[in-house]
Amino acid sequence: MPTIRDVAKLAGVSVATVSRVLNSSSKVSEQARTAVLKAQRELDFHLNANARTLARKDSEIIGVTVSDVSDPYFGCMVRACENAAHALGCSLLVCQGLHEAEREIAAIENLLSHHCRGMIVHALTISDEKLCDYMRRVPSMVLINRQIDAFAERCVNIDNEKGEFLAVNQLINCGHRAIAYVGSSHSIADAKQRLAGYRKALQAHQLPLSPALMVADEPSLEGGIRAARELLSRGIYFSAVAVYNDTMAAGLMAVLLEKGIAVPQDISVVGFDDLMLARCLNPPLSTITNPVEEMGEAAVRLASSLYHHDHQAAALPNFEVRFVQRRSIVAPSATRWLDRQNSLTPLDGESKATAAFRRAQALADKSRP
Amino acid sequence: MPTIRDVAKLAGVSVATVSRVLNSSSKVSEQARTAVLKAQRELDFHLNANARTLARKDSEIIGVTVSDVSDPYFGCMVRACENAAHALGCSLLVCQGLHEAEREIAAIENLLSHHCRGMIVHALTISDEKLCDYMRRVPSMVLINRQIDAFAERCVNIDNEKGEFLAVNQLINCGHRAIAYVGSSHSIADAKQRLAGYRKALQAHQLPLSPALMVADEPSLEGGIRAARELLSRGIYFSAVAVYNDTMAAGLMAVLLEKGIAVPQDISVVGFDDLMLARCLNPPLSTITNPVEEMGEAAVRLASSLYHHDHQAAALPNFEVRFVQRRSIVAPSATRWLDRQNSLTPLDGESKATAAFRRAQALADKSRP
DNA sequence: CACTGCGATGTAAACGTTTACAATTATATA
DNA sequence: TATATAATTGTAAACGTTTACATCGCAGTG
Repeated sequence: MPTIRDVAKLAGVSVATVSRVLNSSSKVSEQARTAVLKAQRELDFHLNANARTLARKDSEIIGVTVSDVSDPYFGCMVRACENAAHALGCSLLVCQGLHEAEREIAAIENLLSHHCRGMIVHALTISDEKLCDYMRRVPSMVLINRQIDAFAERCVNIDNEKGEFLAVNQLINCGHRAIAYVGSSHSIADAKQRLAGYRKALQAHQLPLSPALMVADEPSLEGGIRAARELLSRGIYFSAVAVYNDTMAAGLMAVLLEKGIAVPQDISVVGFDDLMLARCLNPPLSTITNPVEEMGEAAVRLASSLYHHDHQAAALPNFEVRFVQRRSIVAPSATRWLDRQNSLTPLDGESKATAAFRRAQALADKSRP
Repeated sequence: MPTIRDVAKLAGVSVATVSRVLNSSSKVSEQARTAVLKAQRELDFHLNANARTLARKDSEIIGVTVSDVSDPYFGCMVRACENAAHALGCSLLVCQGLHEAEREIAAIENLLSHHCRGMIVHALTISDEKLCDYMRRVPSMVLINRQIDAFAERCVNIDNEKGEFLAVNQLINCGHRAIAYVGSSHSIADAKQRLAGYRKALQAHQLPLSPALMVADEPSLEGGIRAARELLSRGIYFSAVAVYNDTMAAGLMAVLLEKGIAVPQDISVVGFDDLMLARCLNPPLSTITNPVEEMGEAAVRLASSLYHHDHQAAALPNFEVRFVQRRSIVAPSATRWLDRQNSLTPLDGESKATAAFRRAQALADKSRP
């Protein structure tokens, strides 16, 4: 690998001049400039980013940790981060936590050792306390999808409670009374907040909160599938279900489809995040917009501002959540329920659990006003 | 930021000893070891990865360029790369090309300047020639989804032609004769190879190749939507469609759904890639497995081996493509076509294009053996 | 012509590690 | 006790940049 010295020698100038040309950091004679550029081309020379970092004390690297890049939610986030980093002349270092405590810590420590200009951290398993430690230590560290009051100005967040409230409220306004909730089994803020939103919406309409209608699992397609099976196996009537996120909702809908339960005619579904996936489902999924791209961008810009002690530019915007109406929600339909009474015995290949569910539906229908 | 010198001073040893402890590179007395570790904890010290890179001449960074991390296909790939990099003690630097020539070049140059241990490059717009230049220059650079014969042993690839052949062959074996193709408008190898697979399958069964049944667009959801509209607007009969990838297929299916054309009863659909998305669609999408995770992992391992001149370990495995049967394909059904004759006039809100399509369907049905 | 000021360039000291080599200390052996 | 050997530790020179400071040459001025 050629170094700046080789270029200097070939161009017949000093290393300082080469550095000046390559960084356009101060005026250089046209003559020297062309000589340097020529030598650079000839040697295929690229400044060594590591050496530069060492000398400049600025790594021009933004580090980001997410659970899993292949999760579409994080995919969008990372995309936005990379774009924002690029606009700042930075590169993006990506680490995955993969839902494991050990990996999450390793990811953060890794970013730490790279002395990143900014760190965007999404942590599922790390305690608030430990996270606070890191926040104190790294002034340009920004938390995403976490709320730690002591560092509120560095927490990029949406109002999850409001979002879920909007979703469930919409179901209620459509006429639903028995509304199940499929939550995330991770015990972090956004899971709790969305659950709180669900509760609050029920409460606001004096509807009872039934633990039998609530399940939780991993916030993945598989988690959604398991959760749906669990919920149906309980044989308790519900006409709608609010789901922690779109991915889980997709899993749930796949199970309903498989069991011959129609969405939205038999059960209305609402998700959260408004991923591309939501538009692809059949029927398209009503959901809550989660401005994840804006958040990723804002996080990167905030981190960079903090790094440069630019506390003016550093304020976070407000991130809007909004209900998006698609075709996965309709009013609960009495005629549908009645139709079903003809087929209360298990259909061919239908499991006991599903049969129980049908019976429950029919029962609930009879007891309706 | 504390340095290794601060730790050495606090622990009462030399910097070399600190380095030895922190790298477990050679034996150190238990006494010194604990003193160093204690000092490290006290100062919250982390070795500076940049300085280390400089001294060691190994960056422990794997660089990867993809078009767009939020594309589920690349999301899976990057996930696998990160995982493999982590297993090698490396970090992952991610750059996006975003389908722009300029950005793609910038991405590669960026990785170059970081002197990555390995580079995994997915390039859409860069010419073979230019890519060859880079390959010559960087011995541990690996191409993904590109085939350049001069560097075949560093091209991570599937047999796209075979994959698409399998897909179309399956449609034909189901009884389909009028099979449309929705391709990618990017002029790179895999697009061409998949198209070739489509052609080959038709040819193998002596079916005519009709340009009127072929469209191409961006390989995205939106591209799939546009392509579907274009195809339907032509008013030409087809009973099945093979699509460049699952994402486009999702867009196409959304359009069919919107127009009231049933999948698979009216039109069978087959995708490519076997993304999570394929399982979420309704009906679930038949597709071709694309072992993208294996490929990402293999690419990272190959790059790292090449970096260490370990040409033994460096051979690439064979990546299998396989047809995955799901419910988006059935035999073209005559009764269905006949049913439709009753509704040949445009339905309420139905566009002219769709009506033309229905008429074409009915016509094709009549002329059947 | 001497002097001032300025623009272009060069020199060399950082930046924070690793590691070859030298030096020191401890242990075993005669 | 002296010596050989092994184990541990320390010193200092890299690694490839940036940049403060010094130097040089030259145009403009008195």
